[in-house]
Amino acid sequence: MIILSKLADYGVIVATHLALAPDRQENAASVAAATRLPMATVAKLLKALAHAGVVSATRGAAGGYRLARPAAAISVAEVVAAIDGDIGLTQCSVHVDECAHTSYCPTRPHWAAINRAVGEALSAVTLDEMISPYAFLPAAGVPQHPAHG
Amino acid sequence: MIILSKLADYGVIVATHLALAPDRQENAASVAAATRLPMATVAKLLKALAHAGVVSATRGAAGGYRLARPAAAISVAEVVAAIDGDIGLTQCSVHVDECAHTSYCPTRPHWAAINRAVGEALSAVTLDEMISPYAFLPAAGVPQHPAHG
DNA sequence: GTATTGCGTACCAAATCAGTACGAATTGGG
DNA sequence: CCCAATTCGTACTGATTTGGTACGCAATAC
Repeated sequence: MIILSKLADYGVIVATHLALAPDRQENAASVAAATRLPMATVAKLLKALAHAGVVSATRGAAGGYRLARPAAAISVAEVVAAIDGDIGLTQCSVHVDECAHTSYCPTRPHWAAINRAVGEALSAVTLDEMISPYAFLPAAGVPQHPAHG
Repeated sequence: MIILSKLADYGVIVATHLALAPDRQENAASVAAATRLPMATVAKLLKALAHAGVVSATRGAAGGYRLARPAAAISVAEVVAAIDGDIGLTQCSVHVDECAHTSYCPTRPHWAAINRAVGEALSAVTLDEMISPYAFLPAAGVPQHPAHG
């Protein structure tokens, strides 16, 4: 079970790359080259990030992208939400109305709590921390055996 | 962004239903009727759950399924993993080898930590708690406005 | 022995996702 | 004022995944 889509994963990589040099204007081609990702895909990602206000874009010749805010003020959850949409565990978490089972399903309220915990795990990490070597501990310890996540 | 697949969601519903009467043998058709889910899909889910050891199956006439363990000893994470496979945020979290970007990607170690936090959020809730009205609080407060999960 | 039920695999359709392409809008320089 | 560079926005396509179904095999009760 993969929680994040590839695009969301790429999006974090792109955003993290921009966080390395927050003041420099960088166009999509440059980011694509640096991250080894397809140019067209990076352009698409940056557009989505710009739409969400995570990065700011400058048009025209010599234009490019940069972070809209300091890296420490942008969470991973924000980047993911910019690309994949709202974070939610189940269909019902995002669109309550569309669930026809609500009346006889006793689990709904509990999903909301789990959902929140997951969201907080993602919100607890900022881009600033993603570029640092080993500096944060959201809820658990530092990973010691990466083989078994 | 929907974290859980529909099947995983259904799986939890099915498992929760069985948790309501742990001692009663119940066949797939009965579970499907009670949960309002397609019969064939429920059969598939129960099979997967049985394979993972979450429920135990009795074959033959008058056969059926029941929980393999007390509801309090089965976590939501287990049920989800039985259906969707290992829990992991990114491709790299599950299959480290397949990621060709590892060398120049500084974010990998951090994913493992976020990944673990998410896994713990799901592991912290048992089926026992899913059928109770409002008894647990994993990390945040009781949901008061379900519209915004 | 037969009917019932789960087991396992394979299969199909639909939805979603990843990636691409093209035209419109905007800015800087000649 | 015109042209080149670059982002913006939409639409499109191919591939992958997911949701759901069907069918034959194995096991158990009567």
